[in-house]
Amino acid sequence: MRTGKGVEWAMHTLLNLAWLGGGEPVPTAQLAAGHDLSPSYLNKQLQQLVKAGLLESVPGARGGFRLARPLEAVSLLDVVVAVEGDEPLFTCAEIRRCGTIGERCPNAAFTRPCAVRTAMGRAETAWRKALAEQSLADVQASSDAHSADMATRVRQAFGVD
Amino acid sequence: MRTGKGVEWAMHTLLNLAWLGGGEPVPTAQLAAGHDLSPSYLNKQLQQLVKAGLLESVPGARGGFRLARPLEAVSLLDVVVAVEGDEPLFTCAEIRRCGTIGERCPNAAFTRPCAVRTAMGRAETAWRKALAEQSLADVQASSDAHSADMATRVRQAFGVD
DNA sequence: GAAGAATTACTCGGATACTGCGTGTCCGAGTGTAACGGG
DNA sequence: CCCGTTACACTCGGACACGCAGTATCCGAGTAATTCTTC
Repeated sequence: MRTGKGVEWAMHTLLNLAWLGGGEPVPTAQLAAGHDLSPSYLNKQLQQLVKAGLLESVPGARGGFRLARPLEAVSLLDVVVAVEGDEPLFTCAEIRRCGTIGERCPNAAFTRPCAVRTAMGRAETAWRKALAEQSLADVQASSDAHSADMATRVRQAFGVD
Repeated sequence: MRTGKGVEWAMHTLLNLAWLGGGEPVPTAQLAAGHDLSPSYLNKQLQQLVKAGLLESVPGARGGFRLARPLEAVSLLDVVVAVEGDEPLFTCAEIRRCGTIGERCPNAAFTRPCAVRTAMGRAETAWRKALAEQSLADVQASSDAHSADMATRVRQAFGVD
């Protein structure tokens, strides 16, 4: 069980767009070249971000993607949900109701949610909460704290200025 | 991204062994019938629990599996790690070092860990902590609070007494 | 020289293959049990 | 009646297929910029 690489790709791409600044759209090919990613597959992930409202897409020549809102308003959870979907980590199949044990239990025993599901849900809530509490702007600030010239490097790499 | 169903199977199987009580080993076929699971596949999961030290296996006729230690000493994290492995949820491929952007960064910028990785790691730590803080005995108690006769039902379903 | 239309080049978007892991199944090695025969 | 031996039945354990989601790719629809023609 692990998150797809699309999550990492999306995070870095959003950060690069923020460092680049300005409202100019950037095409997929350029974003992919920034970290040597597959352009076609990155495009697929960015489309998910558009559907989730994190990016805006501009079609046609000189088109591309740009941030739909500042990174302060984008949490890590937003990115994960946009790319991976909002399905829970732990899926309860209610196996407690089946088999020789489940059949011996009165229906009243199933009115309350499965204890295993509840316990696993607590952990998942903690995970989601921690993701929701961190914005991509926080991550950007943390990165800038160690190497302050990222904005300049990104602009140079993208041939802006 | 979701946990395999082996986790749910393992949790309920451990709980059933606890409700059953006594040190007698229970064969896979009986445990699987308890919740109408695939015996062969359940066996595969139980072998993982043996490797992790949560279960003991008894070979030969009248053999099977029994708890290696009381559920008070088994956390949800132990079960998840035993079944799914201890690999992290978010795998950082260090894409920041590649491509037109990564190549413009001095090596000194990479001495500090990736900010994205760090942020995602915080959330994962919260998840693992929440899992580690809950024991299977807690889950058992929570279940007993709603329907107190589980031990009796499990013993009857397994034909003990 | 300016305006407008046709052309061109570029980009997104979704439809289409491929791969790896989770899922599911099967058979053999090993062991305790039970039956059997001999003392 | 008791004990040793033999055969058996049962169980775990790992090796072997299958299917689906994640991964990766390609081509068409649509749009803005550009160019060319005309006034």
